[in-house]
Amino acid sequence: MSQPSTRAIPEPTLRRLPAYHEFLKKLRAQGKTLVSCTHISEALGVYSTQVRKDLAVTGIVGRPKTGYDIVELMRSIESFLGWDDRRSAFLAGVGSLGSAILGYRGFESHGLNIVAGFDTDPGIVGTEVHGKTILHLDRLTGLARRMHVHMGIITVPADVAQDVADRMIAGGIYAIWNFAPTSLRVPDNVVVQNENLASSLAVLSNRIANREP
Amino acid sequence: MSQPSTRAIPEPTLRRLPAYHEFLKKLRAQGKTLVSCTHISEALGVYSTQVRKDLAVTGIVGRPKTGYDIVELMRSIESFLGWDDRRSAFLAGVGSLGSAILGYRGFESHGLNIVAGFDTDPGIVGTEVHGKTILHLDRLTGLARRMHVHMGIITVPADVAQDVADRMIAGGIYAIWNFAPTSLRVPDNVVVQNENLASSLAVLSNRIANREP
DNA sequence: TAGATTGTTAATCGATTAACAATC
DNA sequence: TAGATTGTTAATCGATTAACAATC
Repeated sequence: MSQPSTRAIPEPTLRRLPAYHEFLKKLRAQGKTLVSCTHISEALGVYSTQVRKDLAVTGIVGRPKTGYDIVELMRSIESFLGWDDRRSAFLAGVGSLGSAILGYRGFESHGLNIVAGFDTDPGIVGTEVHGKTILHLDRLTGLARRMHVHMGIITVPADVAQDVADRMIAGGIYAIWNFAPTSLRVPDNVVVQNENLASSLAVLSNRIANREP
Repeated sequence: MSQPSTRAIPEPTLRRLPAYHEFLKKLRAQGKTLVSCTHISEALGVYSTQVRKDLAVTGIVGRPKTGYDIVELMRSIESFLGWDDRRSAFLAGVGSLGSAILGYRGFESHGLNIVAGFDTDPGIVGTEVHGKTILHLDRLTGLARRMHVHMGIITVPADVAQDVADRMIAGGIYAIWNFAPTSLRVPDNVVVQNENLASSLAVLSNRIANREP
């Protein structure tokens, strides 16, 4: 096709692609060079037809009877998920969770570059956490605009999350990764990804209650 | 009906209930006593019919024209999600993310009691982190069995996550909250909730690419 | 009563699963 | 060639959305 597809990629597919990539990394470390959907299917508990459809969105083409080239498939996933790019992000709220995220090296290989942390605590502002400079929250809006940062990570308590989101949006940030347990009001052109641990815990607890013993 | 319903609660419903609860907390703080589904619907961006169905699973009954009593509804959600109970859990991997989770006070009100942390680093073993004792990983299996702990939280690097999961299961743990970016092989009677930040980032990045400017 | 809201049933939509044709 | 595997189309399933009846 000559024009870019407008059909949205299903969210479950997007969530599975990194898991496939992780599995492929293991296979590659074992010296394997080829993989079939059946193989991935058995390892991750996803129907092989589903795996095939998921992989297809990345543009990879497999070979009947042999499967996919592992390195080629990994590159295809990386490029599709934008792991080759560098997206700059600001993080607000350098508490224990914020510090953990600042220090997580895994994001670097996923195209995410957290360039600075922001907080209001005078004991933290001006220091470095995991090599990242911590600045006062009052500087977030201006710096986001000046540095063309478009992604924000919110790790502040729930009661100040909306204020932080407003400051981010005022600075031109249009993608927010929200770890505060509260929903944010944002304009239509701003995308928010909520990371709610209470929700995940609710799912796990319910599965415990309904599990076969 | 006289026997307990066997129909599983939809996962999206379970994920939304804590968000409703959070919103109700705000309303209560404002001195409100009643709430309608329309009100919740507008605040959280969920269709009011959906809200009504979600709330119904908790057993709450509303009153036409008036809506739901906020305090009663909060209690209904809390009781349905098991937030009145006390589930003991062990956490393995006291790095930055593990420490953050050990220190997160929000879990206490959600029925989760992390009783101890485990690690192999001699510099951490024997200390306390956020008031929780850190023990050597070798003691996890035995203590889980002796203390009847059935939930485990994995915050170790991907390459040792499977080993930690095996130790947990050997100790009688049958619910695992996995923060390591790898999928775990577990027996059928063990439930696993994967918390994969790379997956969430993939969804957010894709939404950025497809967003209306 | 009239009207707002709940609760429920039906229709729609989208993802998963199954069936099968194409291909190396 | 035969058979394993991909790629695609059709069927199923489950959640969301819409329609509407019940009720205070």
